[in-house]
Amino acid sequence: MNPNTREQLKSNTRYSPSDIESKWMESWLEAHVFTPEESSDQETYCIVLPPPNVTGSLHMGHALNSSMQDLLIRLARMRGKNTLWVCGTDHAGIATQNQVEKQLAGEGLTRQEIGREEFERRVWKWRDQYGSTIINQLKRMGCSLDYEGERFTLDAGYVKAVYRVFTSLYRKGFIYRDEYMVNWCTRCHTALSDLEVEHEENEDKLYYLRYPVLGEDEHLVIATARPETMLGDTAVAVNPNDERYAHLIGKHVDLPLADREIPIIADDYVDMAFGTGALKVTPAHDPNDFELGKKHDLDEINVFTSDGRINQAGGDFAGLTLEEARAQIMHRLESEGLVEKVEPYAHSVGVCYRCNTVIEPYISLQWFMRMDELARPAINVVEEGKVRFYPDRWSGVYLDWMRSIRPWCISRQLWWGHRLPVWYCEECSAVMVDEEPPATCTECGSSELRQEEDVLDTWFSSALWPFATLGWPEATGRLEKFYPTNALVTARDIIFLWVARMIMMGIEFPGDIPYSDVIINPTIMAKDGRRMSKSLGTGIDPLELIDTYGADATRFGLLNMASAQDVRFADERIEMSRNFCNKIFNAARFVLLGVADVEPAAATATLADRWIKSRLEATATDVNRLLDGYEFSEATRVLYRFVWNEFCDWYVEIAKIRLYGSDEAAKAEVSGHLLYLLDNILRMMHPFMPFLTEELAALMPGRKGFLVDSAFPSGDEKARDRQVEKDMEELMETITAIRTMRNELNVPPKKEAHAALVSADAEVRNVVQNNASLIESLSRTIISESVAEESQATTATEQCAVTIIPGGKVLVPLAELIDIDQEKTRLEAAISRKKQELSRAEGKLANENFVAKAPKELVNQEKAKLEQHGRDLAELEQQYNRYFGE
RNA sequence: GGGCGAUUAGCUCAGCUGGUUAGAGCGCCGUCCUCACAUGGCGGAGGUCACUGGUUCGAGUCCAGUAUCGCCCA
Repeated sequence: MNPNTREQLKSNTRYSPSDIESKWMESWLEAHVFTPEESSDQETYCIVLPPPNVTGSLHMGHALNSSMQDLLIRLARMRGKNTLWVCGTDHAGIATQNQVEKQLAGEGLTRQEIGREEFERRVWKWRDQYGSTIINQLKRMGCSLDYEGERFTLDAGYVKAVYRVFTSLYRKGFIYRDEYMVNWCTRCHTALSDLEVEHEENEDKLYYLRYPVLGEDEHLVIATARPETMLGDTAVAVNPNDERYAHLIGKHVDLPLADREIPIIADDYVDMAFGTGALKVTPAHDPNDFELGKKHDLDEINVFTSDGRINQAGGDFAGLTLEEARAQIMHRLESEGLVEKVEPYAHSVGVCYRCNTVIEPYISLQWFMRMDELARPAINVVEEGKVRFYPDRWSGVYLDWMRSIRPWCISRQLWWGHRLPVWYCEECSAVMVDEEPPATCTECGSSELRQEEDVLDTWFSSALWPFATLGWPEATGRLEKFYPTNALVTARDIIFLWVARMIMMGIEFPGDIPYSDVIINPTIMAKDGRRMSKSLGTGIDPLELIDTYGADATRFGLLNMASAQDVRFADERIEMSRNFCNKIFNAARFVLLGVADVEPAAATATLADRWIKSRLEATATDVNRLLDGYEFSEATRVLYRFVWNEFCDWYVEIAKIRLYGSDEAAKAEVSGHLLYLLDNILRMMHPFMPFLTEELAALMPGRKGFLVDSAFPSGDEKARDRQVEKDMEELMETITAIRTMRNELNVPPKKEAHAALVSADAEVRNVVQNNASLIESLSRTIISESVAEESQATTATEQCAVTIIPGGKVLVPLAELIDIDQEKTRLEAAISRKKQELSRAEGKLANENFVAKAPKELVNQEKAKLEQHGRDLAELEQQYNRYFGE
C-alpha cells in the first residue's frame, strides 16, 4: 500500500460508498469483465434480464431481483464459469406511445396530425434520449450485465426473430384473424389481452329497470350495473326453471328508449338469485352476453364508438360519453316511470393496466393466437421437473393458468411496435404473411399491397427474449453456447406474461426450454402491509436507498429481507446492512493497517486460529449450499454471523494480543492468518457487496486483478475440526460467563481481577491454561490458578464469587471486587435458574413413555443433562450456604 | 366465487425433514468515547409461537376447523 493510500485509510473511520461505487463500475466496464469469452470452452452460466420497460425506472421489485440475479451471475463467474447476463429493454408499446403523445400534446399536436412515419421517428428519438434510464440505474446497483451486448425488442435482428415466429405460427394455423369480443381501452384506443386488464373493486349501483312486456299489462324488471348498454339489448333472458317468468318465455318486451321489440328467451346460464332473475342481453357489450348471443343467434348491436361514446345506433343519445349517456338514460327512464329502484352494488371493474381507464368489452376485427396446443409441452416440462419454480408453490399457479389458457389477442391498434408481417392485396383481397414484404400479390399478381396497420402485443416479442437476444434465428455462437439459459429471476405477476410464454416459444422455436430454474422473488410490501402504491404514495425509491445507504448496503439489505415470503419494507434492515458494510470496512482497516510488514511465515496455529479457519470452512460450505438452493436471505444471515459475531467479535480481538505484542514471530503468524481470513471474507461477500469488497481487495498486499474474477471460497466440510470448534466455544462461554459475573457485580470494566479455575476435567484445565492470555485480555481477569478440586485452590480460603462454566467453575475472590450483596442476589438468581433446568430434565425422564419410546441417544443426552445440572446446582448451593446460608 | 400465503419479542422478520433453555436486526435497560469501527464494544431484560381441537413419548413445526390480514385469478 502506498503511503498516501495508507494515510487516507487511516483517517477514514467510516465507509463512504459514494466515493468508490462509480469508480469501480467504470473500471469493470473498461476491462470488459462482464462480457463473456465467445471462444472459451468453460462451462457457461447465463441469465437473461427480464426486459424492463424502456420507459421505466428502477422500482423496488427491480432492485430486489437484480440483486438476486447479480448475485447468481457473480457467483457463477467466481466459480470459473463463462457467464453472460443478457442486458436490454422492451419497447413497451402503449407506455412509450403514451409518453411521446404526452410530449406532442405539450406542443399542441396529436399523433394523427403528424402522421405515422413522423410519429415513429419521434418515438425513436425519445428512446435515444430517455431509454437508457433504467439500464444506468442497474449500473448504479452494481449489476454485472453484459452492457456491451445490450438488446432492444425492436433491434433489426430482433424484428427478424419476431417475423420468423409470426410467419411460422400463422402457417401452422396458430395465428388467425377474427371478429371477436376483446378488451378495449377507449383512451389508448387499442385492444388489450386479458392479462393487461386489471380488476378493481368498485362501489357502484345496481339499477332495476322495467321493460314493458308486449301484449301484457306487466313489466319485466331487469337489474343491470350498466344501464347505458340497454340501447344495445337484443333480448331478455330468464332461467327456464324460474316459475316467476315461465309464462313470459317466448313473448317480447318493448325496449324502452330504443323503439325495438326484443324476445324473452330462456337459458339456464341465468342466475335466478341475482337481481330479479331476469337478465338483459347485450351481445355487443358484454362477454357473457356475447356467448349467449351466439348461442341464441341474437343480433349484435354495437352502440359505442371506439373512443367511448354512444354511436349513431344510440339514437337520441349519440355523441354522449358513456357517463353522460348513463345519466340521461336514467333521467329519461325515471320520467317514464320505468325505474323500479337503485341499490348500492360492489363489483369489480376491469381497467387498463397502463392508464386506468375502464375497459370496454368491444367487438372488433383482431389477430389472435391459439394457445392450447403450444401450452401442452410447456405444461409437461414443469410437471416433469425440467423447469422448476422456486419456491415450488408457484408451479401450481403456472400450471393452473396454462391448463385453462385461452386464445391471446396479439394485435394492438398502436403506432409503436412490430407491425404485423401481413399484407393485403388491394385488388383481390388476398392475405399474405411473410418475413419479407411480398413484391406482388401471390394470388392475382397485383403490386397494390397494403401492410397491416396493427402492431403486435409487446409481450409477443418479449416471449422470444431468451433466444432472440442470443441471436436466433441465426445460429450464432452465443445461441449455441448459452441456450438454454440457466435461470430466470422475476416477480410473480410476470409468470403468465413472460415465463409461460417464454417456455412455450422456447420449446416451439429453438426447440428447448429457455431455462431450467424460475426464481420468483417475493414482493416487498409497503409498511402498511399492502403492495407499494404510487397513488397512495407508499412506494419507496431504491435509488434513494442507494443515495442514503450505498448500493452494497441496499443490495445486502434487500436480500436479507427477501426469504420465500412477502415482506414489509423495513429501513432498519437496510440500516443494519449499512452498519455491516461499515463493520467490514473497519475490520479490513484493522487488518490492512495493522498487519506486520513481513512475509507471513508458515504459521503455527493457535486454538483460535484453527477455530476461525474451521468456522470459515463451515460458513463457506453453508453459503454455497444455500445459494445453490436460492436461499439468499439465509445466506446473508450466515455471512453476517460469521463476519461480525465470530471474526470481528472474537477472532480480531484475540489476534490483537499477538499483533500488538512484542513477539515478532507471533505477529507475523497472526498477520498471515488475518490476511487469509480477510481475503476469504471479501471473496465470499463479493457477490453481495461488489463495490466495497472490490475496493478493499485492491488494498490487499500482493493483490493482482479484480476480485470479480477470483475464486469463490468453495468450503471444505472435511477441513473442519469439530474438536477445535467445541474447545473454542467452551472457552468463549467461559469468557462470557466471567464477563457476565463481573457485570452483575458492578466491577468497573477496567479493574483487573484474579480468578481460580476449578475443574475435575484435565482437558478443560488444559484448554484454559493454554489460552489464559486470551481470557485475561478479553475479560480482564487473570486465571491465577487452575485446580481439580476447590480445596486445592488458594482462593478457597477467601470469600469468592462463583460462576459455572462448561466443565467446571470459576472463583473470583470477593476482596478484589466490590459488592457482596450483589453476589448474594446473583447467586439466588443462578440457583433458581438451575433448579428450573433440573426439573425440566427430571420431568422428561420421569415420563416412562419418553424413556421407552424416544431415541436412546436423546434419552442419554437428557440423563447427562440431569447429572450436569445436579452437579452445578450442588456447587451453587454449597457456595451460597458457605457465605450466606444460615 | 376459486386458489395461494401469512399470523412467533414493542417493531420487521428467521426457525430445514417434529427432539437442548424458540433466534436475528431494530428498539429498550445498564455500562464503556479501551489506539478497526459510537454506523461501535461488553452485559442484560423481553415470547401462552392467532385461537380451538387432534396425532405423538414429545408440536412453533404435522392434521382438521375458526378468526383476522394480504396476494392472485375469474
